[in-house]
Amino acid sequence: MTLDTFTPKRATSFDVAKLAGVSQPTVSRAFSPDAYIATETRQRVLNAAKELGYKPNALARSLTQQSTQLIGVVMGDMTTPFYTYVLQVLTRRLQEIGRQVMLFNIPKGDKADEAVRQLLAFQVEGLVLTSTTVTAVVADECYQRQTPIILFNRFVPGVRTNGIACDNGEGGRLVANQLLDAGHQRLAFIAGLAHTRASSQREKGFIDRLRERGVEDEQVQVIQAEYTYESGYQATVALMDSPDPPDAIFCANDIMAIGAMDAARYGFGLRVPQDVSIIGFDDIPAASWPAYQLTTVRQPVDQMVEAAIAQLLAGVPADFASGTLSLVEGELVRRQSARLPDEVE
Amino acid sequence: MTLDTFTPKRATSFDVAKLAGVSQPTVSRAFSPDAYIATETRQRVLNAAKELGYKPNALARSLTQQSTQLIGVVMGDMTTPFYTYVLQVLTRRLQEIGRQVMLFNIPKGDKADEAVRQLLAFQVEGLVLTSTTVTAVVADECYQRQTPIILFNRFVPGVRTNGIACDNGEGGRLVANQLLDAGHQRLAFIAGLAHTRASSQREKGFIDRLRERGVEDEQVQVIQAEYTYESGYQATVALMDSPDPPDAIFCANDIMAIGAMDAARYGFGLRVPQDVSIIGFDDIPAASWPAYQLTTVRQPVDQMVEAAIAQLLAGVPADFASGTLSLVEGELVRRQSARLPDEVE
DNA sequence: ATGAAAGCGCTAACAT
DNA sequence: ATGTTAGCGCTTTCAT
Repeated sequence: MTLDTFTPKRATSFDVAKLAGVSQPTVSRAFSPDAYIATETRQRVLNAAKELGYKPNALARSLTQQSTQLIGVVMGDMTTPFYTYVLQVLTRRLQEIGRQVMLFNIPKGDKADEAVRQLLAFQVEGLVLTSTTVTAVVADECYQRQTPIILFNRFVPGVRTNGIACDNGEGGRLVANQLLDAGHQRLAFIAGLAHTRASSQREKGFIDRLRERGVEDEQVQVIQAEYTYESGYQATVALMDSPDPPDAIFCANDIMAIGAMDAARYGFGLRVPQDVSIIGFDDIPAASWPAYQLTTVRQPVDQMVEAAIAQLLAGVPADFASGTLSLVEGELVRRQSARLPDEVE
Repeated sequence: MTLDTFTPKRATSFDVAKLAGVSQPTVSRAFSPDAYIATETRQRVLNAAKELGYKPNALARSLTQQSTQLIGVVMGDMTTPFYTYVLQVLTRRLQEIGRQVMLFNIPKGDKADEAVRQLLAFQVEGLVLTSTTVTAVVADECYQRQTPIILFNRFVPGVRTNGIACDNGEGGRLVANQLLDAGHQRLAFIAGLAHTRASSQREKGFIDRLRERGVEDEQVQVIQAEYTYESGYQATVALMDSPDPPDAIFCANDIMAIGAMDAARYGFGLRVPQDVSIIGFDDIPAASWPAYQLTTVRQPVDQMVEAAIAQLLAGVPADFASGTLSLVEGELVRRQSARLPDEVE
């Protein structure tokens, strides 16, 4: 315990060296686990360091080592339970492999361009973007610096980024099959934010399969919403007020599905699933609450995060023409919000 | 557009200087908004920079400027809707004032000590901890470096940190008054994680006020849970199975209150609020869903974040004996989950 | 307005 | 096993 009341300047490795009676690089060695240094010397240095409250400056180290261990994470709305969970799992995994996370949040509607530029200035060694995108220009800036950039569930073809996503089309087809097998006649899809690939692919898979199985266009309605509870609620009100209301609704995410259930039950006195079946996408915690018991397509977050990290570590290939996408299969979680055929072995 | 297919090394200010035909410091000046440099020279430099894909290295700059603009944010469970929202607001505000966020997530039960140490190594200029705490030792390390550390809703007296919190005791008293005014007889409190100050203060305020108003000890039950939906559900089951079930339950947060409502309704066929009143704390988005219409004490997140930022910017006073705490008042949001007296002007 | 030189705190290469 | 020297990429004096 030193008695100095005020440390005018943070101690550097030189200060420690002087106190321990060694050269400055020896201090550096004392803090490198596998460096040539006598155990006794190391101890002396560490004692001196402790006395001065010295900690190696990670910024200076990054400069000389030409490596920062920094990963940039950029998120759009992060209050959506699904993305919250993604952020937590991703952050934790990155920590486990010794990386530090620099976080940016992008206000609704904005592109992540400026955030990505700032992160590049901080020499991040990789980027993960979630519920937001970048322009091709910035993607190319990343490419030029050989910094991998991974779009999580927001792959944009033609732009030089990596992508990892749930197989949304297949999820949509899965739901179409189940709903039709159970005999539903009038189908509806509530879309998420316009122009998001995830939503439009869920829609496409769903609608295509309905058509393939002979459903007429007038039997199916598609309505635009924006991934929020309120928008799902409103969309359902519109649907139920239409001349020919649906007997099954597939929503592009769980929050909207929960909004849809509340609208059906509290707005129209309908029973779910007897009067209308509702299916979501994601499998957020609230989906399993007794009040909802939502049947949904689960996105395997852990697998998706693993895939993202693998891409981060793989680095950027020298010839990277148009981006690559890893797909992960979703899984139908059957609860009580939809009438579905009995499960077969 | 250059034609080089592969940049072996990232361009530095020297490369740009050479291309622009100026000295290296001039490049630096071109990127400093208020530096003495001819507009024409600056333009020439910026062009050269663009051609080479040059961006100033923020790490190197931080080293010379002795200032990083980095703020460390450490969170425990960040999937709790309330803390998710806090993270988003905090991140956004920090960005707005030109700070970068380094994020750490602490697995349940662990202390934030190691994370804080790593962040200090990165020369963060301030720390905000949420739903997690540090030991006095690490708090003192921060103090020694004059790095402000702010506990958000987790103030620990006696440790040298700043704190910002909702006035939890007052929130508890508020709820006690309302419930008693409406004539409830058998009260219960469902506590959050043990040893968290927020929960125990809500409890203390609630219980103290009940006693002050003459409620007998056998009229009130306290049960321990852990801030999650499931734990709130279980606690309510236990309460309702007890010999003398409550007619009003105050929960230490909204998620548990929602679990409590589901338990009461789906587990026991009770009506809320006719058979039992339920009140939460936080005011998360789900609290306003039609399925719940939860009456709750709202924590003013925006104000709390502002207060935290103010403390961050204020820095550490030279004599910092025992930490300081800023309190912000909560506000009762009346919805449908509790029978309360009519509001008076 | 611009250039030359020094230095931020560290690690790496080379000696010894 | 340890010390010496150089250098990471930048900003900041200090000259001119």
